Amino acid sequence: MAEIVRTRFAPSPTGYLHVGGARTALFNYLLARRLGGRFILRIEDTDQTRNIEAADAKLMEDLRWLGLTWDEGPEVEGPYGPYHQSQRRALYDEHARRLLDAGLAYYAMETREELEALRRAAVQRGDKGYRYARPTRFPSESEARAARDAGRPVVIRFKMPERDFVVPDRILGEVTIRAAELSDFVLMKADGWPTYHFAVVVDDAAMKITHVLRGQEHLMNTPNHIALFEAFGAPVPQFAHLPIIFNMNGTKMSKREKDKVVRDAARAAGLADERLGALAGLHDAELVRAWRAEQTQLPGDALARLARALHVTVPEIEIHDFRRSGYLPEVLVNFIALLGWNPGTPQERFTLDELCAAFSLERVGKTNAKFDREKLLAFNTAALAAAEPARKLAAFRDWLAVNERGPLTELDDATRAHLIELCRGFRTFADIELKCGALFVPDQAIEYDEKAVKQHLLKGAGQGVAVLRELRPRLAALSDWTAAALDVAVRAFADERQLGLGKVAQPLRVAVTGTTISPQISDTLALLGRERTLARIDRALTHAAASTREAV
RNA sequence: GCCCCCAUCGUCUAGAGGCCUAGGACACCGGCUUUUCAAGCCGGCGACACGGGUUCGAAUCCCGUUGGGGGCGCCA
Repeated sequence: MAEIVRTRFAPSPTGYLHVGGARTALFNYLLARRLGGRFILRIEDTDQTRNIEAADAKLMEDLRWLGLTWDEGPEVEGPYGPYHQSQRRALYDEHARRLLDAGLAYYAMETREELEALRRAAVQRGDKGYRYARPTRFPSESEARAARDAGRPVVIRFKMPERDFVVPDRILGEVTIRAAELSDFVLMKADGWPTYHFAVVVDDAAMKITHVLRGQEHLMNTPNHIALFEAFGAPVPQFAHLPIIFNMNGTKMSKREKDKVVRDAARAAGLADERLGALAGLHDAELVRAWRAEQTQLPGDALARLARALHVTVPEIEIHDFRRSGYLPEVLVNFIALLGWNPGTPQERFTLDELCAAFSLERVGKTNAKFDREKLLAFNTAALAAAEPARKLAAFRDWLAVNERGPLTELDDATRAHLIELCRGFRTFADIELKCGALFVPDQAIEYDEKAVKQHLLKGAGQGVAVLRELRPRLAALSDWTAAALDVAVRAFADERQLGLGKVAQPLRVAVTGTTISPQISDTLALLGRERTLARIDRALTHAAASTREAV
């Protein structure tokens, strides 16, 4: 009678889903799927000061985008709901009462200042590592009530058994934590909410969680949790502490980093707060000032606007960032799975289903990993190259939907699919906009990259300009404006003039897009249409003439 | 400071005493292809942190050093 495996992902709603969180969620999901168990989502919203509006919805959207669907949780009824801890308070109260009555917990009413003084005194005494010392006498119910009425902060602490604890970890092996490292931790905060340690264990026990996979930063908490499971007479789940994911430079992948990059750029640009606020679309001058002083973070959309204005790329930290940058969810899943886990075979490309079939805790490593965006990009490129057209179209549509309006926003599906084909070899969906965006913008809106103009139009006594002048009437007279016909025409012209194709295609490209980046020239012109092509050539010739005059 | 975890190419990793002249992937470098940007193809560079043991034999086991990471909250 094998016990049914139940794993859970228990994020606190402080924003979008983070890469590290996604990895934890993924491994829990994979383990449940592999073992025929259930994957539970629980929202840990017990900190009244940290919860962010609608963050749980964002978290869920990101999980769903990745394909990590839960069997029980918010929006998916299960037998142990509700799945927001804020809605389970009666359960915590009840458990606290039980521990109090059993003499396993007690009231404590030190203020923060008193606690701090105790700590300082211990340090001065030369104690190694201060721990809260259990009082010799515990306050009674009435004393606790009186203290609370008098405005003192009253908490409930757990009487931590005074013994060594061995954490049997499925990844790390047996880790022993000495009694001296442990202390009577807080169960219920003065505001009446449970602490993380308490709520986690109450819920894991209530929800019959069998395997707890979480980040290694939780390892030292585990004795507390084991002691609580034991106090409740509940079975202790299996633990597996996952290595941590870092940035390439070894720093933590923190949301703050996004602000840092943009802030540095803002400083380098030397812009005033007022101007920064305008660029970010913010009216709150105080917010901008605080942000510049590294005292706060900017809302995501404001940060994105500012980054765009300053021409910097905000590093992707949260799953949503990667979505906006044009990555495929299945690629993210594949890549993240390989951060800490490997199949033991040379296979590197996995679908979610394949991961479900191959996953095992035995093959999870112990060493921290750095998140290499270059490798992720390579994975995305390969996946895109191999994906079915329908898949690419759907993903492209999703990318357009999560980004601000751009030149490609309004296109119909047929055109979108066409662009995807023309851009074969692209790395992210953002590349399609980079490469084709100029073709869907008013003629007046295209800006010339002066380096490109010089290189391909003006250089060699205006060789490029000459090509354009000669080519223009031919294009105007072309009977058939299709990619095939244009290809023939352009090649014929190049042949005739004994020019390499590049000498013809590049001037055209610059004339028509302002840059050297676009699809193959015949496709580019076909997409643009005869009229706009000719109009843009004229506009470019005018621009080139002006540039030449300036240079003189 | 105290406690805990970890240690193979720049990065992710394979490796559970002889199969290792240490394998793969990404990056990098060189070349090919080329109508730009990408993509693609071929080749190359590149690691067992250090010091002691154990053993006929050590990347693999033990100890120490060093380095990296995490924890020491009424945050989660």
